[in-house]
Amino acid sequence: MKDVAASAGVSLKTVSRVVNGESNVNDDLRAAVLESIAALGFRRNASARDLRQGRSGTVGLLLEDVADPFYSILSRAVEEVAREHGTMVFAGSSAEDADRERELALAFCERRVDGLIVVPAGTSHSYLLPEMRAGIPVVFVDRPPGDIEADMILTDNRGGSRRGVDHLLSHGHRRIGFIGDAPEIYTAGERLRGYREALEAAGIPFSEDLVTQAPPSPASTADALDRLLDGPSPATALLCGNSRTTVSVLRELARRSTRLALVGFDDVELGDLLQPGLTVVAQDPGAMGAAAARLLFQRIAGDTAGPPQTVTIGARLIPRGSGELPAP
Amino acid sequence: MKDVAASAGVSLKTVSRVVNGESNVNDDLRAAVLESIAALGFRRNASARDLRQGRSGTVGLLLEDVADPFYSILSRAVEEVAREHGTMVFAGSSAEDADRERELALAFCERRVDGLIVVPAGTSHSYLLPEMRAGIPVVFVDRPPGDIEADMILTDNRGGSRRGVDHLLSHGHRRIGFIGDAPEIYTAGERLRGYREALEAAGIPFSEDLVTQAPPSPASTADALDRLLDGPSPATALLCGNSRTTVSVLRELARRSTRLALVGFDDVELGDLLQPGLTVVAQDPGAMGAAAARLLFQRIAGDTAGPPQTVTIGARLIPRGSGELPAP
DNA sequence: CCGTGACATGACAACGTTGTCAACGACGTT
DNA sequence: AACGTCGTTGACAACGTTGTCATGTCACGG
Repeated sequence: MKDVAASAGVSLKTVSRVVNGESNVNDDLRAAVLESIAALGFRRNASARDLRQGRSGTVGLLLEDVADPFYSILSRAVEEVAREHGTMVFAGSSAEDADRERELALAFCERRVDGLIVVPAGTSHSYLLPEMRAGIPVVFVDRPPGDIEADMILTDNRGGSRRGVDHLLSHGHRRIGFIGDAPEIYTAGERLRGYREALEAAGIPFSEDLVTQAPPSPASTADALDRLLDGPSPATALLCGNSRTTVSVLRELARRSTRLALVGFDDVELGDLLQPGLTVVAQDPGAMGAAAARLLFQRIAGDTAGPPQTVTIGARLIPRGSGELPAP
Repeated sequence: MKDVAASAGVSLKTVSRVVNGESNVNDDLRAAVLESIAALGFRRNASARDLRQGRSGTVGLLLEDVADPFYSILSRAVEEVAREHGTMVFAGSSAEDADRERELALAFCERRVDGLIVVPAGTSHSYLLPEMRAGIPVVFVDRPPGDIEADMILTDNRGGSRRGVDHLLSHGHRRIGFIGDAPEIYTAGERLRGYREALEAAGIPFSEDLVTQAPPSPASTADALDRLLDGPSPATALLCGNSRTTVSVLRELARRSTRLALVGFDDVELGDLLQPGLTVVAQDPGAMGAAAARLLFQRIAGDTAGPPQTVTIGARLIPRGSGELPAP
């Protein structure tokens, strides 16, 4: 920039004004400056600008895994909203590891992001309190933070689960299984609760025998299916608590050539092409990302008056066949 | 940091030394500084550090779409390699729009990324020349850049395509169709070339009637299928040039309840669960991302001596059923 | 006792930008 | 003619960090 100023024969400040598109600059000077900029290939140094202004035009996005379709759609939605605000996005994967989450979040803060969107992996987030007090807004998505109060965007997991079970009930099923993720995961707990509520509302007693809660893996899913299907009164229908489990179940059912009414939580690509089509309770990751980003930018813009907000986004049932298999 | 220095009763420079883990600091002072840091919730300002040091510990990753599974897996691989180098990743989606690509790339440069990984959307990349000369290494992935020479990581599209066609040939097919993306897209051209080579090697004349090149959409795919199947001597097998087309074809075939030997380019989640399983030529986006990142960091580390490198990554055939349907 | 080297510490400038303020000239008003 | 106003321009400091260099202290060997 110094070089541009010298080459155009003006002061640093005038170059700065031109670069920032301020209006009160003589047209001839502006032209000269623009010419020098082009000739020298000048590009403003954002670090210096950030340092001077105390904000970076940057937000941090902390996900479980950038490569997971759910999060990558969420991520794209955040990117689009950020773009509207002239902001770039740092994305990082916590890999469901609390230490790594913390490390990444603090690295983002060190980079002076203007705000943070976090899908919590760990169970404690008080480490973010100093940053939040220092004025970095944080919005949590998909799960509530561990031990602090903050804005969050959640799916209506319980309602979605209820809708899935109701669907199965309406096709005559009475013995409906549930295979969900480990109970310490918030969404897993909520979905189990919804399952339970739907059964109770229908006057069907809840039975531990029909429920499995474990981190999804092909082996644990196979075990769970054994328990559900091999007893004296086997389940006739199943609600899967997440898409990884759903996929494992589909593989396992194909292997056994067993048929079972099935509703999955979370949509899965190509679900419509399976035989039968896969009925799911679909979250809306795009809407979640957009909502999170919008709330974040609202906070960044200075709307920090109110108490933490919670936005709940609906989960809708998409019937495609597998949930409509009638009870025997 | 000034506050920390004051609180610990030492100079700025000593705090800086402690923060950077330099060894020549008295243990008592170090302890005092660390205590003050914890008490004040101090976090180093990366903008100032970047400004001073002239590098940012940051790389830019420019994709077509962060939400596309292919790119999101690539993205995650880049993230992992970057992590090993203590580097954060800016990711942005060009949405297959040259202007947006350019805008994002220059924004990354303004942020003084240490390097850039680009999946080209536009056809001209000379706008990056000044930046590259200024010392920002750039690695292109998936497609070659428009009008400059640079490092790149490519899939062996031609070989993959040939392998797919050979597979169909080996099951007795002689009339094999090809539906690919618009011809101006590099990968589409290469895949068509591979298709053609495989046919020629088998002594089968190439026929325009069996080939469609158009941006993938359900409608254009349906048209293409009409052309392939409704003539006097219909195709008995099909190679799809990309996964969007493959999915459209599957939907369309399901609708028509037509059977057709099918090989898709690019793997698709749940391909194994379809009836029959989907045979594909699979790229390895993880390997591509990792290779790109590794090459980039090699360049960043100063290895800029040699000429631009091109790394080609194989595409392997995964037979699952749909490609093994015999010719009638 | 002095010179030498090793080590710890701090003063200061510099990185590139922008906010603040003052200087300047042109113009209109009294 | 004197004064005030407005718009343009530039000098300068400041943002928070780190590299350079100088200073201070101590131990050791001659």
